[in-house]
Amino acid sequence: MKQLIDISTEEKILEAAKEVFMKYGLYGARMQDIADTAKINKALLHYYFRSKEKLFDKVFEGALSKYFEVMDVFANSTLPIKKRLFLYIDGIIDFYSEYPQMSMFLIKEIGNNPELLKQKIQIAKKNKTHRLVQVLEEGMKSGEIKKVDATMFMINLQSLCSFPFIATPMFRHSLKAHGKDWDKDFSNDKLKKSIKTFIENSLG
Amino acid sequence: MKQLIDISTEEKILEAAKEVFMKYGLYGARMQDIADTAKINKALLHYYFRSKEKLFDKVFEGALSKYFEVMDVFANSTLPIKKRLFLYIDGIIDFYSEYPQMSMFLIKEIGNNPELLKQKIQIAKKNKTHRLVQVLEEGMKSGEIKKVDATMFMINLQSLCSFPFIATPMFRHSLKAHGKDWDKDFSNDKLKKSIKTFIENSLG
DNA sequence: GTCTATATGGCGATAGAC
DNA sequence: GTCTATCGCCATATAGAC
Repeated sequence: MKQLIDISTEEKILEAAKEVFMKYGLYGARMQDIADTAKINKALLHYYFRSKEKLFDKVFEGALSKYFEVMDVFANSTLPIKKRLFLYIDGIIDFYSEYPQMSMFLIKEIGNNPELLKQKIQIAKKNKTHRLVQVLEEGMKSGEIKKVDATMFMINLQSLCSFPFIATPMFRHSLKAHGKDWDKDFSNDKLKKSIKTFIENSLG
Repeated sequence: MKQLIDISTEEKILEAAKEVFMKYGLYGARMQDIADTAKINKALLHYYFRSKEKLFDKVFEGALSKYFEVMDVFANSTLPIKKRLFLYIDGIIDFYSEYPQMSMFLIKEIGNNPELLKQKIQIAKKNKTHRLVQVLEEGMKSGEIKKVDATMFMINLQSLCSFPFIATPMFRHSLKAHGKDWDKDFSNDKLKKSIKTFIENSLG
């Protein structure tokens, strides 16, 4: 089937938009910047995607859907809870490794416009996420894991997984100033391991 | 000594600016919003602080200096390491409570323009910070604490302290969607406690 | 010092030639 | 489909009255 619109240009725009929106957020991003990155004219952005918001929507929906995919592991009730948590750690660290700015992106957009996000989550149709807290509470009731504050555990876990990727430039700079080298001292495997140790220590 | 400029109004502005900048960031914040919050006219902002950026700088420098103040505890070698860590946790959580977007801002600034930040750090004149890793390594050598990967411990610690404040809107939204209430389930004290448990588990 | 009114500039969006 | 030129809005910033 012949496309009505040239895919190559459209995808160039989407790629550029992803890059710029990820870096600056919806309001911080500039259409001119996106156009420059895609090496096309600013007017073309409006030709392909009516408005800045519609362009943003396209980028955001794709990202959100991938994000939720990783979280689906919690819905798999045939696996023991700790196993699910470990799989989640592996998945989410790999995910952030590929999309380091994703949590920054999510945070910023939710902060700016919660209603907008709710809509988009409905679109992604995968809001079985964050079963995490629910799953933990069930596991504690049945005695499968140690009793802890489930919400606080979730917060700590998200912190440990997300922040290193958000803050990479800061850590890199800070370590360098003290004679250390981020690229040598940090690895995904080390991070996974340390978070799994945290889980073991917390949930027994 | 008589002030040339009315302190009360200036401080009202700074207080309002802090609130708005921390909520929306440099670019998201609106001068009108700051003026409304301070219950003064928009033009007065420019009378007291030439421009939006200069106003932002004032807020930021104040924050930065407080931030380094908290980190000074690591330099106090008369205290046991774990005691220093616990004091740091208390201080830094209280700090983030006042400046929730501080780490977000630091990350962005360092990412975009390391030189600018170095300048500001020089201004704050307290870059004895991040002794943390060094102190840990000394403590491990002397046997005061358990042997761990000091860099990774630092990363985990910073993650646990910083992320909850950066991501508050996301957590609030996410919990609400599952029948929970962030404002009830989260407290600074709970966070402090859970991080101290993490330290105990990690360093023995 | 504080206000109203206005200038200035940047950005999203559109019109229209090719 | 792609470009240049331009419109209209809104936010920062300034002028000037009081």
